[in-house]
Amino acid sequence: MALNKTYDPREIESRWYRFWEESGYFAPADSGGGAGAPYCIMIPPPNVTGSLHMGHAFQDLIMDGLIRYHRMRGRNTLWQPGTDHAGIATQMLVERAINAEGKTRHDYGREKFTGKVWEWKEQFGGAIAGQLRRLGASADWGNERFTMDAGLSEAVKEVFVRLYDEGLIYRGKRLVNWDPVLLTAVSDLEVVSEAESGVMYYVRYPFVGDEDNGIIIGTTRPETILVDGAVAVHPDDARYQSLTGRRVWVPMTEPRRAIEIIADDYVQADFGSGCVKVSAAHDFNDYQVYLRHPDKDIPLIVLFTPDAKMNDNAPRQYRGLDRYDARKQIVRDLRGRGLLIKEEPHQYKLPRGDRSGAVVEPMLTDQWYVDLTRETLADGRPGGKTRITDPAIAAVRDGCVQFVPENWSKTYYQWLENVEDWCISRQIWWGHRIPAWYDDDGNVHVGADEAAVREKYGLPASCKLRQDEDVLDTWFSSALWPFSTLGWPQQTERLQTFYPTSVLVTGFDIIFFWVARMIMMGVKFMHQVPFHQVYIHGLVRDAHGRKMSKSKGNVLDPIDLIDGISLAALVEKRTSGLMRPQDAAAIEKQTRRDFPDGIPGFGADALRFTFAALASTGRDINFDLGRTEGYRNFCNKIWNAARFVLMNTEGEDCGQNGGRMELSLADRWIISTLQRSQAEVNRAFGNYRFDHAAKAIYELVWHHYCDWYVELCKPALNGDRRHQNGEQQLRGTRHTLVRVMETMLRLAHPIMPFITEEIWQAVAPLAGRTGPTIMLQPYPLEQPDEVDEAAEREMRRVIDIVLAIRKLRGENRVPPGRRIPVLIAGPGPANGRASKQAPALHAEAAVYIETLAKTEAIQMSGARPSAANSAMLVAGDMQIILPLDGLADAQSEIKRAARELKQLERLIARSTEKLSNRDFIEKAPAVVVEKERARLGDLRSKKSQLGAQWEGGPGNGR
RNA sequence: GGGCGCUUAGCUCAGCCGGGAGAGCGUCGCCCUUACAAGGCGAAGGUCGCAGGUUCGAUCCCUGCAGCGCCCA
Repeated sequence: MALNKTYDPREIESRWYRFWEESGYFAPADSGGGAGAPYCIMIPPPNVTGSLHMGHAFQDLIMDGLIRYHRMRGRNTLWQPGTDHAGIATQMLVERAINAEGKTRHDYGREKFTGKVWEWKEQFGGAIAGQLRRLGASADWGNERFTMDAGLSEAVKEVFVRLYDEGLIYRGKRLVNWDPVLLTAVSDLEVVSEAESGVMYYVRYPFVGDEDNGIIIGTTRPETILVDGAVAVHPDDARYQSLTGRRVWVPMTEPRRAIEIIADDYVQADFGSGCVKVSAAHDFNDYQVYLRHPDKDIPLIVLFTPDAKMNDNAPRQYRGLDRYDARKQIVRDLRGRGLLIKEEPHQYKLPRGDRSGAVVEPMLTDQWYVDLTRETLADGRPGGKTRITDPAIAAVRDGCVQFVPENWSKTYYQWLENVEDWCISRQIWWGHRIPAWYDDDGNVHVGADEAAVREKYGLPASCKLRQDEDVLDTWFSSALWPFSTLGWPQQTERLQTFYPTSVLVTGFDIIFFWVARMIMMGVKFMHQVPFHQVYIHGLVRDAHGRKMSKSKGNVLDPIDLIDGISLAALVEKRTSGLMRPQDAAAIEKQTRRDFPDGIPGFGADALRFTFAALASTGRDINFDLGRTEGYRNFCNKIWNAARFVLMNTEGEDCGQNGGRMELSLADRWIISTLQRSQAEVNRAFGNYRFDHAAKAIYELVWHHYCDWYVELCKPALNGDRRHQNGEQQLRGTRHTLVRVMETMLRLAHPIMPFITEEIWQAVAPLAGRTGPTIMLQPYPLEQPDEVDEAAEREMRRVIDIVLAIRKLRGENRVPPGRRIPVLIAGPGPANGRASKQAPALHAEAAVYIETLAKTEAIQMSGARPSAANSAMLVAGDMQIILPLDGLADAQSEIKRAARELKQLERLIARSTEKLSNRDFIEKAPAVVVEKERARLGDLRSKKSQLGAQWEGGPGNGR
């Protein structure tokens, strides 16, 4: 089977992926019988609405690399795929489509609307799975799961009911983040605060009984003055100490209300006027003040409707106004009454819903919570802190879960140690409906379904029940993902086999949302952590470190990097559907500058290799397309090396059927080098250092195998007389050539699965390996007995000498094609010092040098010859002398030699100084001192050899 | 305000346990040498952010500062 002349990733990739999937190679051995130890990764389920972005691609390629690696290591491997129903995001998306028809979701009603969402999911929800396949993801597609499917829904209900029955889920009226556009509560984590500029208003509240005087407060939200319950100052603030306990009138209220000036530590004396208003129903800090002063009778008045308009608690003239219109109106009115003392520009953090972008409003509403903060419940049972939070902290503290890199555990602790109760109810339709039913008296009954509830609470059929309208936070079901996907609450074999999973691969941005909650739920319900390690990777940014975003117009689509995209299509993609269409021109200009020819298709393997090479220490990665191009070239290099191997081994005796073999120096060297690389790559996979793995593979293939080994094989393979050492050696070389290639393919397979499979199919039989696919072959491990230090040493000499000769050739402008004579002298006594008698240059080595440095037959000499007009270099214990007669202008050689001499003198001076330092001799480890001495010796002998040459060489007589 | 991280060649980044500064891309020079021009060979290019400290010795450890970034309040 021959390879095409050119490497065409597109054709290869689709062919092999289909073969793998249809052959069932991605599925684990469920029964576990006879298979290796289980290895399992749960995919962080992408939103069902999502399409693949660079972050997914990066994350998924790391997972696929790990999965393929461990599968080849013989583990019983499961990569569990699936998607998340993404409540708010998905509902918004489908709702937008409905809005476009001029309707709202209320026109359909709950049943029909969720039906529409399911339809949408069936039609479009599979997109991301298709894209993952393009990347080569070897997930168990036959068992794909969805957070809303029947099994996972059962798990959700089970968990809810059990937590409720243990008193760890409760319903309560609390201040929550309310999204006035989506009309639902959202959790703290779904709120993002960014600095925006606003105005600080200073308002005078007149004293009761002394209305010409008053206290001045600073506020950024003057509209909430209307529901103020107190004014607060810092207890140590000398300016106000005498005022605490006095009462002031709340401006603009009708009828007038008076409130008390109280003292509370939370007030910052040096901020604003040092005096703040307290509107406890609409500010989280104020609410805490309210809770801290139960004796003060601070009123808790709600001011807004769910869509953030002024309600009936506001004076008549403000009712029905939007909160911002109301603010303008009130500021005008305050100014009119002379109560607005001052306005100044002010930077403050404005909290917005991460989905809607609307400014969220703290609102007092009834919601469901998971208790994470109580030591004990009112009835004496252990509370959520004891049962859920503390065990999750302990799991990491005790090392049952390890973060990689380790310091992310700090982030984890910091959050969990300050965690609030988890608001799990959402006022939307798409999601797991809360399994709670109310009777006509408002009593709540919790159970898996209505029938279960009736039975559990002994409710007769005559008792009417109405299910809670809310659905659960999407992350509630995600938190169960590591065991719900495996069949829990059923005790399935899959669950037994694969829980706890091996490692979680995810971004730092969802440590709180997801990682912590999975650990909580895993420990609570499975009594075991959900995964042993958490590999946290960085964010994928653009080449210059900017976050990729639609509005910046710097987004890259991983599929475009695989397939390529024209400039026109890329511009179209980046400029359509912008939030701010006025950005289009700038984005187009920037795109045309960055990608004047569009993006060529690099193939999935090159993309995968790029991500591996950039995945260093969990820090963010700046995605540079130049790297991908370089790794596409690397694919091409492997491709062509394989073609070379096949040309020289197909139909030949490569020893796969036995027969005596003799290995050349080069053969022994490359085999030994291969062992080093194998050790390095395996170590790197163990440490999650994919960059090290990629680098080791790159260097082995390109710099060791292609640059040196293949070149060294050529003469023998081409029938060069000097290399004709009989059939045994030829067989040995062919065998090594093909065997090392075959091993390199297996070594690289987890990172670049497609090209390695394509080539392996052709190469493996020649290496005596059989099997339907490379992906189920054993992963190469280091064989210590194949390390050959003697061969490594000898080849090191060859390489040093060749490099030295090439350097001389290059600097003296000797044409690459021209064979030149070379003298190699030494080893001889090095200037006054007894030098180790190095073994004479191996005959094989001499031939290698002649081949790779394009020289005539090397003349060896024990003594240093005095060749006039020649260039000389020292490599190890050898002097390389190139007669330059008729080759080049000696002038350049004089300059070069002078430069080198100067450099040597600098190094010698530094080394001498170090060695004459008594402290160094006495305190540094003996090995280091010895090494330094040897180094100085080398430098000195090099210098003396060069110096001698200088006298008798090119400088002589000029 | 609290916490975390980063600063090494023009660009993107490695650098292990403290002991002679590395890679890829880019640049320059020479080559279409029968696997590969998506290639080969060679070269130039760095005060390791700044200032102290520890040490015989610091890119590496410690302290402070500056700049950049992220998370939490």
